[in-house]
This record gives sequence, structure tokens and C-alpha cells, in this order.
Amino acid sequence: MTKTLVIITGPTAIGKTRIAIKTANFFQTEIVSADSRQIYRELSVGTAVPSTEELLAVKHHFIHSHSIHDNYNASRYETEALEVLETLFQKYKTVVMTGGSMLYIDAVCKGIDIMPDVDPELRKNLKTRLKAEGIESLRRQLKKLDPDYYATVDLKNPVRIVHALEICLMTGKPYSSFRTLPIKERPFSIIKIGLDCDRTELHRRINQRVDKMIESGLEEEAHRVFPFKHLNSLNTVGYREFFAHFNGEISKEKAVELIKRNTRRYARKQLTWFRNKPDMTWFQPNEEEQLIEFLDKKINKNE
RNA sequence: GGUGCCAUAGCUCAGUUGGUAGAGCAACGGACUGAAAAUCCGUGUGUCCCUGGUUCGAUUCCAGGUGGCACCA
Repeated sequence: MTKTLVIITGPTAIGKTRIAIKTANFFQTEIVSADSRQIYRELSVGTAVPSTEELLAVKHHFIHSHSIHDNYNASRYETEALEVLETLFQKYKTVVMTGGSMLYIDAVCKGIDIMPDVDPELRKNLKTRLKAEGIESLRRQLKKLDPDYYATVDLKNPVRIVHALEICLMTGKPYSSFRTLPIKERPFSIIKIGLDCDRTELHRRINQRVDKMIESGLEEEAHRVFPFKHLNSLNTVGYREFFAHFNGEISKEKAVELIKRNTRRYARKQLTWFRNKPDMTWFQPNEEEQLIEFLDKKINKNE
């Protein structure tokens, strides 16, 4: 029996949750979330996790499954998601994955290179050096330790430089020697569905959803995690703007405005990533019947 | 009804002594391998309100029109 992973993705606020649930219901299966922020149990309002009713309607995985204090990343997600998928495919022929975290989805579909976990002390040191000496100093060191990567990396992007140096310093080997990205075979076939709509309409949905989040108590939720604002998991749209407000840097109105803008920008970034991916089939958010019909045909043909 | 002021990018506005224009914000395009809702790079997107006139040439000057604001009635 052919196993199929149906991936439903698209920009934030497009309506992935609702359609994923309909699809999962149709195929009588469960949902694996691919959302890098909904995994944190301390966050609900600002990450737009599915409602209690939605969670009862279909069993979800990777919702509230980890803590903001965990050092989570795409590689861990790859490992854990594949484990969950293996279990699910023993029960189901089809499994639905949904979410907007592009790198997480890619990690499940294609895999990520195996590299050592980063030593937090080393990262701290390098960040301190970055601040004190500037990026040029780190660049020079990277040029020495990994000239190949230096030649291709975005030299203005400190995150890339720092991470490459981390791996070089920890392993004594060039970072590029780990970057082989062999295509990892998966024991299931993949159908990728993208959801998109008119940009103005998407912006409308985003603004509306942010207003709803405010009504539902986003400020209180952000305040609860404010003591941990330095965590990477909280470098997140909807929280960092409120942190700035709590610090007295901006008004609440300004924070809300910035949350809307940053969410719009995030959606645009997602669309940039998804665009020119030839393996995606696109639907409008209101074309759920066509979508399910398309999947049904495709999956039954595979039998 | 009269007089005055204004009309330029999605918004707020600058500017061109006449040679088709630029800031901020917003927006848009792109990159992406253990931070990915992160991080980084790039881009003015324009019937200069409309119609005539003067001029080699008008967004700019003139006239009329339309719309807005203010004051007087």
C-alpha cells in the first residue's frame, strides 16, 4: 500500500488549519503540524494554534508539544516528525501535514545535513565578538577556516557567518564539508498543496486575525513570557513587538500596527519561498472541494 | 453665491527660475541547511486632477473646468 503525505502549506492567515482539518477528516487520518511556533505550549493566542474544538475534531501532532525553553530547530523537527510519521503510516495510508514553516517542511521532504549541535557557550562568545569586533573579524576567520563556504555565503548576514564558524570551531573541519545535502529517500510519497489568494484579501485576513488576537488576550500572553524575552523561541512576530511596548519603547497602538506589518512581511517572505517551487499545486482557500477531489484522484490512482 | 489657498507615488508631503520628478512610511522582488514567525540583500511602483492656450518643449506659466479646505455672505 502506497503511503502518501499530503502537505498543505501557504502564507500565514490563509486558512490552512481549517482546510487541513477537512482534508484529514476526508481521509480519516491525523494531522502533523509543521509550524515552528505552534509547537511551544507557552504560546497560543499569538501563534494562532487550532481551537479546542479543532483539536478535538482531528488529532494533531506538534501542537504545544515542546517548551519555549527547549532549544528547538529544524533538524530536531526532521527527526521527530519522521518518527511520528512512521507510527502514523502504520495506521493510515494517508497523513496530512500542515504549517507555514518552510524550512521545517523542506527538512521533512528532503532532509537536512547532519551536523553537531551548537554549543551554547560558543554561540554566546561569537555573538559577543560580533558585537565587539564587528562582522569583518568573523569573516576573516571564516575565510581562513572555510574558504569554500566563504566564497558563496551571504557575507552581510551575521547569522550565516556565526553558524559556519560555530561548526568549524567545534569540529575542526570546514562547515562546507558537512553541506552535502544528499537527497534522503522517504518511505512515502509527497503531495504538496499551496494555498494562496489575492494579496489585498490576504492582508485583510491578516489584519483581521491580529485584531482578534488582541481581543483574545495577546498582550497578557506576551506579558506572561516577557521574563524569557531573550529566548529565540520568543523572537516571534506578535511577542517581540509587545516586549518593546513593555519596555516603554513604543505605544500599544504602535505595537499592534507593527505586528500587522510584520505579519504581512512574513507572509510575503513565505510566498517568495514557495514561488518557483515546481512541485506545488495551488488552490484558493475557498476551493476546498476541488482540492479534496484532486487529492482523492491522485491518491487513488496510486493504488 | 463671492474671495483665497490647495490638487504630484498606496499615504503624508518636497520639488522642478519651463527640459516628464524624490523623501519618509507603506508596498514589492530576492536569498535561505541546527535561530527559519529567524537572519540578510535589493527595488520608486507616477496620465505630476482634467481641457485648452503660450512655447521647440508645460507637471511647472496663463485661462476655464472639476474636486477639497478656509474665510466672507
